[in-house]
Amino acid sequence: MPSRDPLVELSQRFTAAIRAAFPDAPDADPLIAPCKNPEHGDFQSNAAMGLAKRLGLKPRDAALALVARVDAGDLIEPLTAASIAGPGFINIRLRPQALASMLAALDSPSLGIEPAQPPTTIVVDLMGVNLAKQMHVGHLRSPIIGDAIARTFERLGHTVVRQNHVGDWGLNIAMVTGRLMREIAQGRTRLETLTLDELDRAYVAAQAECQRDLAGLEAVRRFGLGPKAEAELGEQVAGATEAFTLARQTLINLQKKDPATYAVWQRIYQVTMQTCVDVCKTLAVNVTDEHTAGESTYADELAPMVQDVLDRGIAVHDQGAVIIRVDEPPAGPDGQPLWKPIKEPCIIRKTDGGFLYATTDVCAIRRRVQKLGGARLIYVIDARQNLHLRQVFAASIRAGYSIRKETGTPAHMEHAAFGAVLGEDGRPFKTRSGDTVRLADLLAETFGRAEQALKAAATQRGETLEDAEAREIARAVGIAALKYGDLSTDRTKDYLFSFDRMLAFEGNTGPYLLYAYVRTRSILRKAAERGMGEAWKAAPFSATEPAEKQLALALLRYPGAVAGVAEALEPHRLCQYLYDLAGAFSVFFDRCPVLAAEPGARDSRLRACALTARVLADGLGVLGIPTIERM
RNA sequence: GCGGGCGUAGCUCAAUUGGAUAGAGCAUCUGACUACGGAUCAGAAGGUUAGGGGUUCGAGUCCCUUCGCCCGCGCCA
Repeated sequence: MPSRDPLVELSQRFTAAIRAAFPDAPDADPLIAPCKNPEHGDFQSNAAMGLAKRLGLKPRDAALALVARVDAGDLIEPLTAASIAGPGFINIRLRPQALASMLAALDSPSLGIEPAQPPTTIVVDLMGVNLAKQMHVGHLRSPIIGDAIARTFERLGHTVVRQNHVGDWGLNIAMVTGRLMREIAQGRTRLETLTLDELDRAYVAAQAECQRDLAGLEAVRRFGLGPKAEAELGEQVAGATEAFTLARQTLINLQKKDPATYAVWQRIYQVTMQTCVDVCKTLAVNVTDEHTAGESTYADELAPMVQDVLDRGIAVHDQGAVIIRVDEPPAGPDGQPLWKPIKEPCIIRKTDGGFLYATTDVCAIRRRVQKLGGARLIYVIDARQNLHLRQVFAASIRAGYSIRKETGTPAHMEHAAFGAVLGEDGRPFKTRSGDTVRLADLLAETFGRAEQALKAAATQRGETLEDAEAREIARAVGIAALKYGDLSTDRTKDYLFSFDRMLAFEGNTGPYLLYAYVRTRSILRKAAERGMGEAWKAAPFSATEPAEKQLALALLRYPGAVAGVAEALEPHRLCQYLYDLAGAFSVFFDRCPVLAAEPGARDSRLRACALTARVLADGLGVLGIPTIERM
C-alpha cells in the first residue's frame, strides 16, 4: 500500500538506495523536496552532492550510483542518467497511477495526518491579559499565534494545555483595588454596574496617585524654584506616599483574603475576564475560563518556593535580594551545556521581601511540568521578554522544577517570540492622537470595513446583500483577514498592521483564501443541484491536464505542511502552503471545466474539488480561521 | 558599554534551514471571457539579497568585518 505522502515514500526508497550504494554513510539524509520548477520534475533528491563531499567522490558519480539503486517500482518513472541535472540533482517524476492512488489515500477522514505516537503533553502560554486594563493591540498577537500553534499540535494528536497567565496579583492590582474601594465608599462607583472602561480609568488614576515625583522634588530644591513649587511637590509626594502605604495595606488584606477587599478584587477579576473571554470568542480563539491561570493562583507558592531553593543552596542572598545564578550551566546528558550562559541572575525576591514576576514564572514552570504533565512548554510571548524567559527557564532547570519524573530530563521549554505591531508609518501602532488602539475599536473597524467591501462587491455584481447576512459574512471575513494577516508572516519579525492590505480580496490574504474555498463549495453545490449524484466521491483520480497534476501535487503536500508548522512553531508555513494550494486551484478552475466535462473527467475533477475544499477548510481550521459557504 | 534581533524588487512579504535562473502579492504596463463566483488566469517590467572579505561543487542562508535600525540589560510586570 503506497503511503499518502510522496515525501515519506521517496525518502524511504532513497534511504535504502543510500545504504546500498554507500555503506560508509548509511545515515545520510535523502533530502527529498518538491521541485520548485515543474519542468525539472515533480520531486528532487539533493543527497548526491552532500554524499560526494563526505566520501570524496565526484557529485555526478554519487548521483549515478544512487540512480542505479533506487527502487522505482510502480511509484516513479525509472531513474536514468538523464534524471541527473546540474551538479547532481536527481529529478523524479511520479507515475500517474501512483499519483492517483496517493490522492485517493489522502482523501480519508484524517487527510493523511496520522495521530502522533505517542502523543505528548504540550503546554502553550498564549495570553497574558492584566486585570483592570483595557485590551489593546498589544494583546492581539499572542492569542492568535498561540492558538494556531495549539491547534496545530491538537491536529497532530498531541494533548495541548492552554494557559492564560493573567496578571491579577501584586501591588499594581492592590492599588486599583484600594482606589476602587474608596470610590465605592464615596458613592462614585458601583460594584454591580462596574465596566472595564471604569476599571481602566481607575487603574490609571491609581497609578498616578501612587507615583511619587521624588526626582521632581529633588530638582525643585536643587534649582531653587521657590518655596511654592517645593510645597506643591512636597504635598504631592506626601500624598503619593500615603496612597502607596494604603496600597501596601490593601495587598496585605488581599493576601489574607479580607472579605471586603477580596470581594472587590473578585469583581474586578470577573469584569476583566468576561471581556477577555468575549474577545477570544469573537476572534474564534479557543481560550476560555478553564485556561486561565492567574498569578494569584501562585501567590501561596512563592515564599515556600524561594525558601526551598535557598535551603538547597540553589538560590543565594545577594545585595539584599535572593537570586539564582544562571551563568554557569551544567552539562546535559549529551555533554552540552543545558543553556547558553546568562550573565544577569534571576532575581526571585526583592530586598524588601517582595516577589517578582520571575518568582511567579518559576512556580508556573513547576506546575506546568509537575502537575499538568508538560513535556514541552511553549511561551508565545513578545520578543522583548526573551532574556527574562531564558533566565526563568534556566533557574527552573537548576531548581529541578522542570525535570520530568518520567525521563529525569528537563521538559523542553521554548520561547516562540514575536515582534511588535507597527502602524503603516513603521512606528508602534497608535491612534492618530497617539493613544494605544483599543482591541474593541480595532475589531469594530475590521468588521465594519469588511462589511462595506462585501456590499460594494455585491453591488458591482448587481446583487444586494441583506444587512444581517452581510454582517455575518463580514465577521468571518474580518476574522480571516485579521488572523491570516498576522499569521502569514514570520512571527519573529515586527508586523506592519494595515487594514487595507489584510482585508484585500487579492493576494496572500485571508479573504482570498475564503474566496477560494467558497468557489470549491459553489461547484459542489451546483453539482448537487444538477443531480450529479454521489458516485464521483469514489471516482478514480486522473490528472491528464497539467493544471490537474499541479493541484494534485499541491494537495499531497498538506500533511507535510502541518508537520512543518509544529516543527518550527511557524504558522506562516501553513499560510504559504494554503496560498499555494488556492493558487493551484485557481489555475485548475481556469483551465479545467468541471461540470461541463465528459463524465469520466467530470467525476475525477469533482472529487478533486471536494478534496481541495476539505484541505482548505482543515488547514484554515488549524490556523483558527472558520470558513463560510458563500460570500 | 555588554547581549540579542533585523536589513531581500518602489511597497508588504516568501525562499522547504547550504541547492538549480532569489519567488509571490500590491502598484505599473499588455493580453484573455457575455463566465462551474473575473474577488480569476496568462504575460511584461522591476534585484550588486545594506557594503566588503572569507569558507565550497554551490551562500539571501554559515564565519569575520563595517554601516544602519529595533530591542533587552539584578530588585516594574
